[in-house]
Amino acid sequence: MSNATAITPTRAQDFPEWYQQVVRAADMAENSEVRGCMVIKPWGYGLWENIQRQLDVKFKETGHVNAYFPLLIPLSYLEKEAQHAEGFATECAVVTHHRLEAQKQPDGTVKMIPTGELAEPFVIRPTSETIIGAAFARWVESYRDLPLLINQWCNVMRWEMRPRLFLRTAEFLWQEGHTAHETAEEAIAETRTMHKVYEDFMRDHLAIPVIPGEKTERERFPGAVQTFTVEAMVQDKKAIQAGTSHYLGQNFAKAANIQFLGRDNTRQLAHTTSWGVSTRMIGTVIMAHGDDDGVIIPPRVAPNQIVILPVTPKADTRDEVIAACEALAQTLRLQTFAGEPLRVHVDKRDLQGGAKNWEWIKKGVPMRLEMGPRDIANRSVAVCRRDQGPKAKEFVPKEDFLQNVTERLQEIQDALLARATALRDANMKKIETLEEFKAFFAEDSEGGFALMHWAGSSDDEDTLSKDLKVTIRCIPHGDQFAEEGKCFLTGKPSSHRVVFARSY
RNA sequence: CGGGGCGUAGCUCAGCCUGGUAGAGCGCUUGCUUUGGGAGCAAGAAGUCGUCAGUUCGAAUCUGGCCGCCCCGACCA
Repeated sequence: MSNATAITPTRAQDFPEWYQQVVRAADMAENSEVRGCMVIKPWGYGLWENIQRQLDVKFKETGHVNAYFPLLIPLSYLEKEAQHAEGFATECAVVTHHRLEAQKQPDGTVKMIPTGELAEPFVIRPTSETIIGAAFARWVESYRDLPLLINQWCNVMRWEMRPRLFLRTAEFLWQEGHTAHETAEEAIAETRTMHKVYEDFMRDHLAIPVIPGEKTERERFPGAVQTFTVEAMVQDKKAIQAGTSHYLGQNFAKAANIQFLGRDNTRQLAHTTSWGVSTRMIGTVIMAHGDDDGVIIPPRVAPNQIVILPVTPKADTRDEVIAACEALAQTLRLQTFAGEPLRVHVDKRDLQGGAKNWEWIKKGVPMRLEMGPRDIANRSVAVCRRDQGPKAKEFVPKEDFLQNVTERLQEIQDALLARATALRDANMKKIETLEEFKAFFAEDSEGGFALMHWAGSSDDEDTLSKDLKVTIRCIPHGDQFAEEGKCFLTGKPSSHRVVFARSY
């Protein structure tokens, strides 16, 4: 049998359903018995581990250190910053008891009854500004204690109404950086540095071009003075916020009382920042690069960059072929790609070759190698690239392949970035009038990123969001967006375009 | 929390209207055949039909309560 595509439906037929099917076909994650909480399976978690490790290097390079803070946050901590409290109020899981009583039922079963009510409930962290702020308040006494540059890798919980694997789950994995500084300038510089780290990481590691920019007041993190975002476009032309970096001013320092004695011998409030990316990035990679045959993982972050498929048509040559594949894998693992040893897997399972081949296509491994008796005789390997069609196969002399394998991987990495950039640029359009704007986001139109002159209010933004389901994704950085014009809604003068889009 | 839909084998679902206590495809196991490709044939394992109660000689099927899930909104990384 031969399906036209490995995934049904195709992206064009039903993008949301395609996404669900792809996650399943690639065996990356599944819904668990706990509502909104996913099980991240080894192939998905392997991708997260690579993202985590590579980002962690960048955090260390920019001077940060890792630490760990409690999962449970006293309810009163959340009450200290009014905007923050309101922002997260509707999505908090609350712990109210600290023990259970096992009650034997007449039918022999046991019921567990919560007892031991807590004097003060705990909230399972939706984010850790408040509890880390409390720690910072203890740690900071003098300007000499600053800056504090801390990062935490952890899970957080936000009781979402409508969960979706990776994109929006009740529990998710992330990192949250929290820093405290002596001056506003320094804190703003930190916010921008980390914003840039995210932008570079998305482009260079995940092969996703993002629009970096600032959020409007309406879209800002609850309690922040400024929120910076990196916005990616995925293949249904919607925007996805892939990472954020917040300048918190002195709001959280005030709430948590992070004070220090300054150079002028006066007590001052610190200026803080926070910044984070989550497992949502995995969903972004899937939606940005995947095709109708499954996921395509950029080589730099792929759990396995190369999978070797032994071709064993005859039982008597099987051992020889497998030995040759293992030897090839060992040789490859001595090489490095982007500073890390090549991650090579030999799939020795006793399954039909075609079935295995398709499995790895759906998982999105960047490069598949086939080696059988004929290849051993010819001293060649068959090379299949995931950025090309499932049938595309190139027979290459083994020695040549060993010489240029990393260049080939880089070509795949570059091809994915080029493809994603082309998609974004083709669907990003300067628009001048409200009529065109409405047409751009009409039900039956493609949509995309609309670059608009904007000088409207938060209320105007609200109205547009309700009527057309579009939001201002960001006020983008960069000269190409700066130009004189008039707001398409209010007609007021504007010196800059903003990005409107539908979003995840 | 509003508006729709659905809970039957690991997965996708049929059966329900017109009660007589279970079916298909895929997957899984075994055997034979096949083998540069998601293969074929055969045999087999696997479900107290979400749950509790009611009606009935008899309930997957009818009635009611409860629980859970999915989709569309509002909320969000």
